[in-house]
Amino acid sequence: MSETPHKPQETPQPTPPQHEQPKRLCDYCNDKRAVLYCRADSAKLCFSCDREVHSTNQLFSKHSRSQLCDICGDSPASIFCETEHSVLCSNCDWENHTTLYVSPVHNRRPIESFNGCPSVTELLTFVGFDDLDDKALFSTDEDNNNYNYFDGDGLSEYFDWEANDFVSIDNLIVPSDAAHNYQALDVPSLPKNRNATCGQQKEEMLRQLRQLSKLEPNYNYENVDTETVVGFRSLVPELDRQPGNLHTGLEHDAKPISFPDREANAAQWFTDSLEAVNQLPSSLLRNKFEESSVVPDQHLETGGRVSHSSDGHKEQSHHPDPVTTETVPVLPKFGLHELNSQERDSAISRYKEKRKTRRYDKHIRYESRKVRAESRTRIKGRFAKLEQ
DNA sequence: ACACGTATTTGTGGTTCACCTTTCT
DNA sequence: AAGAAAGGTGAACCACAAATACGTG
Repeated sequence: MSETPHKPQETPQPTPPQHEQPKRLCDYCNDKRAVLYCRADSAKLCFSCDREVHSTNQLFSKHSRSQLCDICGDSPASIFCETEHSVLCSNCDWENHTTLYVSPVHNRRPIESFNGCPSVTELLTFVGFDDLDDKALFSTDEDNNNYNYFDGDGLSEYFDWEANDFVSIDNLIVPSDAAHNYQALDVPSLPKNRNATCGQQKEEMLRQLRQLSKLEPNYNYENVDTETVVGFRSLVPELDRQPGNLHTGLEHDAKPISFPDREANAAQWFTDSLEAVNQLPSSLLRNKFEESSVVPDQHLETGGRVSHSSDGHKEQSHHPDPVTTETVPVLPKFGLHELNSQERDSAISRYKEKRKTRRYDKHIRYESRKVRAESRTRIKGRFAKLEQ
């Protein structure tokens, strides 16, 4: 397949907000700039206060939080306008996009809210920095404080895609008379941070997340997944441990949805794994963590090999069933307790059931196969043999 | 180590249907 | 409270090009 790197002809800077940036200090500390809005508290919060407030107890952690509207700075954002690179509340979105000349050409999509006490990595996912080079953000070297991530090789490159033209559906339509002569479409590859939904506050968000990451014990970029979860857990009371959930911005505190992109949400996946692990006897831990494939040796002291699979659907079959593995020492770090055999069986069956029903968003690996499948003749939805 | 040929496996989407949950009677 | 109906969800099915694995010289 042709993977022609798509370099924009020119990279127009994001249009500055047309409105004066409102003062939006955190309602809690009154010091940092607020980037989140909690509907339940009707409060604007910075990332660190959000964590402090919502890790207090289980009830608070259920509060749904959204980004703050870039325009009014006073309401929860529910729409991300890719054209303006802004997150907007429904009111501002309505005002800005109801003009006949504007709405048809602006790419907008709903954005998500979250609850729980997400780790830094999960928050990165939430604001769309899920595949940002961790080194760029989480440098532990204090001297790097002077480094301008936004002007150097770091984030400016990361945001380059925003200047790319979006591929419309019209670009992908193949003329019907070309049905038997398929060629790989010259489609620019998707931007590496296509999930990015942070608006005008992205720099402030990254700054706050960077500070937040330093509060998480043992956090470093080399084992971000593990340390994030472990660090996160150490900050949250035992009873309040629950992974962050994302909501679409249109649901208004409705049912939480799971993180949509498996690759982009390793942290969520890992948290799910830990949830299952917490239900398992310690003797099963080793294999579970090997299966998760994200835990460096030094944390589990098992000496197990760590591998990264690009396809989560297959990894399970390559590993033995956890039940059959040998025993490893108890890991008090995770607060495990011994279970009786009934609880143990129940836990194992729950774990297996969850593993069976685990689903991920569909990821197209071969665009050419997709194009071909879409145009193949079918009978009742099934592929039909070609007429000779 | 490399090239080549052959065998096997993978991945793709629209429809159908079984199964489960929710709502209605 | 119980059963029926409606609605929602996800797995299975299909053919075949492309990708991958393997054997041979």
